Amino acid sequence: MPARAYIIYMAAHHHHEHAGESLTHAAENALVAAGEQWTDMRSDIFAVLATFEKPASAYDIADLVSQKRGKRVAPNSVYRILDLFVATNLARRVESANAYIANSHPGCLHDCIFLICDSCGMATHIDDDSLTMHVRAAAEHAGFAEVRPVIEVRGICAACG
Amino acid sequence: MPARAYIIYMAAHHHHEHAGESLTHAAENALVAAGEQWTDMRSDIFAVLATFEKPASAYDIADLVSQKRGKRVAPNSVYRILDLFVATNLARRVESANAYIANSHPGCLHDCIFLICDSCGMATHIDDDSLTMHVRAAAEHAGFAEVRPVIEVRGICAACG
DNA sequence: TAGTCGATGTAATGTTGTAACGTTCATCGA
DNA sequence: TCGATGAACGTTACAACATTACATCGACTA
Repeated sequence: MPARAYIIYMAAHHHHEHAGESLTHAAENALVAAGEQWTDMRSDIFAVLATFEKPASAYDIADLVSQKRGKRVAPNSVYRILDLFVATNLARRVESANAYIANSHPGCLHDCIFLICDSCGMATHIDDDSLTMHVRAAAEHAGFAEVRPVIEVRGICAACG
Repeated sequence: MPARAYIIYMAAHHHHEHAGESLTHAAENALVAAGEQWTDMRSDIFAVLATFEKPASAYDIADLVSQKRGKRVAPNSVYRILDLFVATNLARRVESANAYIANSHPGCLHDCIFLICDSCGMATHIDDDSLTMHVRAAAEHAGFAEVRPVIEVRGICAACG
């Protein structure tokens, strides 16, 4: 296997890249499949999260959901549900931005690599299982268990550059 | 070049792994070499940072430096200097912990991979230039410039596992 | 000696995240 | 029917992390 094998920027299999309505349904299915309930609150929070182009902070989401419902929703509640989303792979936390982003293909597990633009804040993601497996392997080699890679790249995106 | 080439856990070259006194001197040299001043405040903050076993928050550092000086040092001042340290490679920010860690080999540039234990908070680091170069390459391929990888792994360390 | 520059101080405020506890509501067995 | 249970959500308060704006001080210098 040649070194070039590492220059694979997308996993070989196909994703359903959901958006809008379709994404919300995919999320609902995934959450129910995980044995959790799809409540109005969860639906609203996911919908708001999914409309963001950029990683959204829990407070951003709380504000919009509050508007949408005409009633204050505390950050607290948003965090609870975001944690659930992250645990069930409906959303990801972007550590270097203290923010969250909807997973556009829930049900499909990857260690994502996020690219975040320091200028416009936009985030895109790459799947390169080969690369992330090596990160996992390195961590396990060092004696770590229950490994959860956080791989993000800050920089200036093509549009801003 | 076989795929196994990626299973390299340490860079081939040798680091001077500084500690204590020696590390502080190395830091001073590096900072001066970068055209910055090595002031008392910077010295104190670096010294405190270097004594931490785990990534330290700016507030942790502010508290200890305040004690050491017998006079309150505001987080503000600490952040300023930490930013300088990060910019000059004397320290690193651990994004997933909102904390900082002294670079044990300043002057030597790497994209570090941090392993952080979710149980005890300890952080160790790995240098795998081959791996990080591929992360950089992937980001650049996606049109990103001024790329700054953030590669961290959360998990349970050998001691806690 | 006034100007300015880098470093630090001070105060206030903004942002992100958690803890503790209360309420509502559906379900379920006695 | 009644009370117990448990999940989801609400409310309040607070802790932790980070930034902004402006003031002060000392060194250097035009």
